[in-house]
Amino acid sequence: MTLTTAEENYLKAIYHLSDGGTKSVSTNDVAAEMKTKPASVSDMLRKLGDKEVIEYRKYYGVNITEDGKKRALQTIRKHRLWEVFLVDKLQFSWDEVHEVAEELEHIQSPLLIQRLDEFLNYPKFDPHGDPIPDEFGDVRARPRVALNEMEVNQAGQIVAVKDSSAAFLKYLDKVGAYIGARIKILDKVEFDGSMEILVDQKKTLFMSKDVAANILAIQS
Amino acid sequence: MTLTTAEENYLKAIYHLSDGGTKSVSTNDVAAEMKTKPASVSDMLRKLGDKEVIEYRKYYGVNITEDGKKRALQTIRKHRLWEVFLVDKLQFSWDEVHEVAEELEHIQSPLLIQRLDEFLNYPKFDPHGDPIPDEFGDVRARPRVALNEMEVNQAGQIVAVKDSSAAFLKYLDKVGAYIGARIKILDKVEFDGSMEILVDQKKTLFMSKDVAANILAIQS
DNA sequence: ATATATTTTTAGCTATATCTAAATAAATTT
DNA sequence: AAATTTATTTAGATATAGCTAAAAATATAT
Repeated sequence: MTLTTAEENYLKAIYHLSDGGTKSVSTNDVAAEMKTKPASVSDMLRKLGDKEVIEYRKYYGVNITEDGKKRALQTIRKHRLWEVFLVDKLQFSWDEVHEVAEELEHIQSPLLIQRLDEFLNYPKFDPHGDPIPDEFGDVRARPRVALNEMEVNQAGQIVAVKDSSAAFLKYLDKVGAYIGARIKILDKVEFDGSMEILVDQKKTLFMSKDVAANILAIQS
Repeated sequence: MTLTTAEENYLKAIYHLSDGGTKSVSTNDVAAEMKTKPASVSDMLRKLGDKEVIEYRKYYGVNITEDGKKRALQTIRKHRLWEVFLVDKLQFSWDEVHEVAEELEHIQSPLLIQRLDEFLNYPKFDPHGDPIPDEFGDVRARPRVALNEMEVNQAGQIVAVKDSSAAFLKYLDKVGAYIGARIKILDKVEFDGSMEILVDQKKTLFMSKDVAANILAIQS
């Protein structure tokens, strides 16, 4: 059973909202995510339920099925591969890729995606640092590294901190190094291990080795 | 006024059937080309008429307008650029590209097409030898060359013959070198100017310089 | 436990794009 | 010129995907 473009988009939204299928999602939440009305969502949930990509119990929200999860991951795979293409090959910047990838992800051609993957040299992460599922829907566990272990020119995304004291979090917030921030190592001072880091492609930040050692990132 | 995917496809069909807008096209012809029913075509022609991309007089077929011509050429431009991408970068063969390009051509992003054009190094012809209109809809006049003037490894498409005697055409037909055939020069014998030519990616053909000099092709 | 508020669904409508069957216009035969 | 054939359009369906307004179910507050 094939899904329409609209169905694929709903399924992807449900996958994200359910944290990869680990919790159920309400009609209202889907409506907010899809920027549409709850009435439209009810209709669509019935359709997705019929196609067995979600489990739908009226008034009790939805859970994504195993089949639905696989399909959502395939769409996510396509989206992220196209993002890599746009950034690496067509010189798009991070903030320009999403909309276009949102259209490209619905092109139906397994051969196209296989060849694109090959052409891009089997990337494991998209330009935002998000992992690209393989053709079976498997996602590579994100290898987390402390910032001080990253090399100059390495890019990545901040995903966690080791020291979660209020003082440290406050400091991070102040300098703009929040969880989820895209970073790139600009320079490393050999003498004391301090670093110069580009945050979100705009702000440059200096931090000591001690601070860097307490910030965990995934590499792109 | 933007066109839907279906409207774009109809407009492209009308452009082709009208030989680039030089003659009017009947409802039945459009139906045959689009593999749909005349009743559906009537409906669509009314819509395209409202959007002023065609001139529609009931029962008398349609003529494409200047605006319609420009839009059709933009779609054709996108289609052919994607075909070049698929063949040159993703190792698709000629016969695999059409369907996928048919989907890709509807992606809405002027920046994408501009960057793709640049990435492909501004190609002037698609893998079938058809010219790629520029961003203003201008099509480069096809430079026709006699086969004997082509270099080894040059690919192209047979578009005309100099000698159009029945005998010559009969010979061409017999060996499979019809108008429209995709060819590639495999070898050239310096001694007598005779050539070895690959036709439609499968058949190998030997021809004398005299024969080659009477066949005109466009180069890819 | 009843009333109120929130969430969700249903009913009925719109628009796109298709279809079949019937009606009508144009072209062709006789 | 009338009859027939062909081409085209209209009328009335269907399916998808959205909407608003009203109804119904669930959750929360008094």
